Amino acid sequence: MTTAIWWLRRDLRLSDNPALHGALSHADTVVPVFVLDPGVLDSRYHRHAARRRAFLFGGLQALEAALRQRGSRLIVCAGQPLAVLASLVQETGATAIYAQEDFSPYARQRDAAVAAALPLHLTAGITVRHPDDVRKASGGPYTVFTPFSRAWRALPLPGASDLIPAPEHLHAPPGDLASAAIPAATVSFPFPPGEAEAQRRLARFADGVEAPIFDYAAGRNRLDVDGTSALSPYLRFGMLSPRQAVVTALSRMASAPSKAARAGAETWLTELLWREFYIFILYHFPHVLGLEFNPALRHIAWRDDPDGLSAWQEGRTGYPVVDAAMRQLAQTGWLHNRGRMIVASFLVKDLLLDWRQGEQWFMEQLVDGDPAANNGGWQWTAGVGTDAAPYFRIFNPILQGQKYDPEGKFVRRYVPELAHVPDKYVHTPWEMPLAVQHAAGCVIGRDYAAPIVEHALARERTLAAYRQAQERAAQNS
DNA sequence: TGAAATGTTGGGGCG
DNA sequence: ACGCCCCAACATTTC
Repeated sequence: MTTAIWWLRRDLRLSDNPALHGALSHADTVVPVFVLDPGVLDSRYHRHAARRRAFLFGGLQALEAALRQRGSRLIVCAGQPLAVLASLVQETGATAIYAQEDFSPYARQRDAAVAAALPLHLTAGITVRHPDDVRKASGGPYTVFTPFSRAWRALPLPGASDLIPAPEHLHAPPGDLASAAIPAATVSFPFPPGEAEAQRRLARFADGVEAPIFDYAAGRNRLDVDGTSALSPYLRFGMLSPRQAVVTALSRMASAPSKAARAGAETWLTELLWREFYIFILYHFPHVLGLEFNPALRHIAWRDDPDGLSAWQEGRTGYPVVDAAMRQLAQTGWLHNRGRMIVASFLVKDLLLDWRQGEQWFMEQLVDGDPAANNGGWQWTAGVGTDAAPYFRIFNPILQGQKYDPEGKFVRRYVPELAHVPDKYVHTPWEMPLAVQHAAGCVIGRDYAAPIVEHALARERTLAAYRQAQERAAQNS
């Protein structure tokens, strides 16, 4: 009889799970363990993230149920991972610990400490490839997305036969092994946690000839249409295998009924690769968590404006598409990617507030909040990161609304004050003549905020601030 | 995975 | 008929 510990972290699934598979290959009895680690749960990023914690705890409950169906159970322990695992190894006589390798700075430090004392085996799974396996000819890591994705796709691609099926039966861990209760998940949101739900969503998105994945190239940009996969929370906690997602994208590219449909599936693959890209960037450049990747833009004169920050957070900037997106985020813990770009651009380029304030707020609000992707996205928008949007690429919140929510359907859903505003004014309500404001029951300044900044002026202000930061950096070098 | 400013072109009104 | 101007539409450059 041999025993191995399967240490779950960001792989709350049974299907296509290399860590579970490793443990099963090593031993006949596998002890599934989740550690409630104060180093994670009470960290700056996760302390206030009530919705994400609830999603995690719900995911643990779903996994516990799935394990019980297969004759096993989940052992939950609170404490420092090294101490918890050391005593579990002693109690169970386990000869190995298997876990999915995680590339964030905290995780690497934690795992190094565990590996120094215990037989820890790290497996693939959080990404399809290892960060060290996609390198330039010179040996260095890619810092520009397009050549990165080209190199990624030139390597041998995974296929359906590479996916590891979920085990049908598992030996139960020792009966006397104590488990803490999974903390109650009391927050409600539109993302039912668990692997089964992730599989349903993947099927909804990608199965069939008329699947949304085939319209994804255009559909993903529309705020008023459910054109995205809405799988990010599931990928965040490994309730869905990234490899299964990539295999699905590749197979839909092959089976697409038209050229446009193929482009849709390929665009989704590209989004999955952005995820890998930013995880790799954080692995190679962990300092991006606090610092701009671009040294020339580390000293922008950000404004200090707590009222502006609150207006942004609460969705009262006076720009309908910004406010709708911020309210969607606050209500649901999720935001369309187009919406993320619009509100991020507004915070950084219209309010000239430090992108780190937005990064922090997103981490508190997002069910899918992940340090790598979130930091990468914010640095991209701020124009300070790897392969970033040039700093002068500034979104116009009016045009973005008109382009991606032409009838104002999305805006009206989350900003009910604008429900009866004519389409013509739905993205520029301050332009309504007073009589129209009254007819619409939306008087600017009374029922809905006047714009807190004028976009054209804000744009000039930001261009000047960035130019100045760059010039100063050039002088100092 | 921008938008604004500036430049170019060509149709049509008009003297 | 012809040149001139206006300006919309599109292209290119700039931020």
